[in-house]
Amino acid sequence: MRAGTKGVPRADRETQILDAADRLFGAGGYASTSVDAVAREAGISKPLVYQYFGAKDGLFAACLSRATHTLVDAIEDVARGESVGLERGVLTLAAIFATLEPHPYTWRLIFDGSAPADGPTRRARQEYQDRIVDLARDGVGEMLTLAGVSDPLDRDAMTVVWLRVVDALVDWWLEHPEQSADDMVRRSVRLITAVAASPASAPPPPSAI
Amino acid sequence: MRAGTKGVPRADRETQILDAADRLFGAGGYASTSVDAVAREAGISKPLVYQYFGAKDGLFAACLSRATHTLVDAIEDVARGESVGLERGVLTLAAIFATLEPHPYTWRLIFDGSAPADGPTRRARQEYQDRIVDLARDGVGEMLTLAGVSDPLDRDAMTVVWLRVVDALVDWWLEHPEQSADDMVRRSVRLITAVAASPASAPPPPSAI
DNA sequence: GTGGTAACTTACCGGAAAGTCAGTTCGACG
DNA sequence: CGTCGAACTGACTTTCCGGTAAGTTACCAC
Repeated sequence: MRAGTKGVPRADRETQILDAADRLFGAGGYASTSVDAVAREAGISKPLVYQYFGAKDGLFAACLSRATHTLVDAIEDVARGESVGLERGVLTLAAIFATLEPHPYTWRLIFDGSAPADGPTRRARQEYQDRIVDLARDGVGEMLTLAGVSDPLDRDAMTVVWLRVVDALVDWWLEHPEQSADDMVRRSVRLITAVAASPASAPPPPSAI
Repeated sequence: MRAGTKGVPRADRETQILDAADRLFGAGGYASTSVDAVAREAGISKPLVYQYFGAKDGLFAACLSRATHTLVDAIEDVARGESVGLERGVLTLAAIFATLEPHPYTWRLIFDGSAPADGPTRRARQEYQDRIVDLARDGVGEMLTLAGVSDPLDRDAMTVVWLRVVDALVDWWLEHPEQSADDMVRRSVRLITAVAASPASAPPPPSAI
């Protein structure tokens, strides 16, 4: 490919690069995705990526911001509503699935364990991911309080469990792309109901442990 | 450090290396842990690791086998018992926490996403990890059947959710090392009970979605 | 003692991927 | 038509890491 401009304005190219990066980071994670691969996926060369985003973690941070922005809005919307407990949980799931429907893999980069912990990524995280975690903690705390559980450690533990449950559902979704967001919501409701209605929902006698 | 033997027999050294690798793989994952770091952690040099384990994925496979072996036994023990539904779930959690108590980070390498998908690791996975997944699917399927849910896709989705819940609890445990295995079991029971007892456990009206 | 073997290390190779340089091409505007 | 800046690239350097070669030390059997 010869050098020289192809007449694509910077803003457009940046969007293309972010789309490509979103796909690859979402599929393979930060660590095992090379900038060169992103460039190829976007149909351009590596130096252009560096010219526009500075460094690999700058690219990732930009991806992260764009991805998280709409999600946070949707989740905050539910939080402002009047639902509580498991109902709020289900509504939140519905909001997440609906937002994610065009490209579910986006969820993966929000909790990518191989992403850098400092630099621009840290800033993007503080701006958005922490807000998701805070919202989750609020919802979980509310639900536990209603159920008579008030220990802050319980609340923290339940928060990470809840986030991981969402993670698992999205992962399962990625392996079943034929499912619609609505399918996913209905399935989640069935599963939550099944757990809640499970006959042996009382704790087993301590002697059994 | 001069070359030459230090008089440590191979079996002992192998155990030391596996201990070090277990720690580092558990903390940072396969991809971001270098063989050199494992060697330093074990107090020896890199070539010795290669001499004993052949390659990086051989080392990881050895780690994985050792880690999973006792876990599978413990979980199978519960599966052979007569408990079902959530009670079986809690008993399984208790068995996992008890087995993991000496070094909880071991759990992480069982489901390390950055581990290689073929070679020796594949074999180790087939031998052990797949059995954990199968056991989980059995237990989950049984529980869902009792609750009147029979869709195989529901069962598969619930299986990955359940495994991720265990994952989340172990992760939380790693950040709260002062908690005993028994503490973790009691906490899990409290959380499961809270979900089951949550007032709004009926699905919300479709119109709300 | 002395030779053989098991336990070790320093110093290196080669590839992959982050990041950089020195440009080349093209459209826009005078 | 000239020229200036924005878009764009091939080729390079650097760093890190998996893996290896070749040699050193110490124990042990005879």
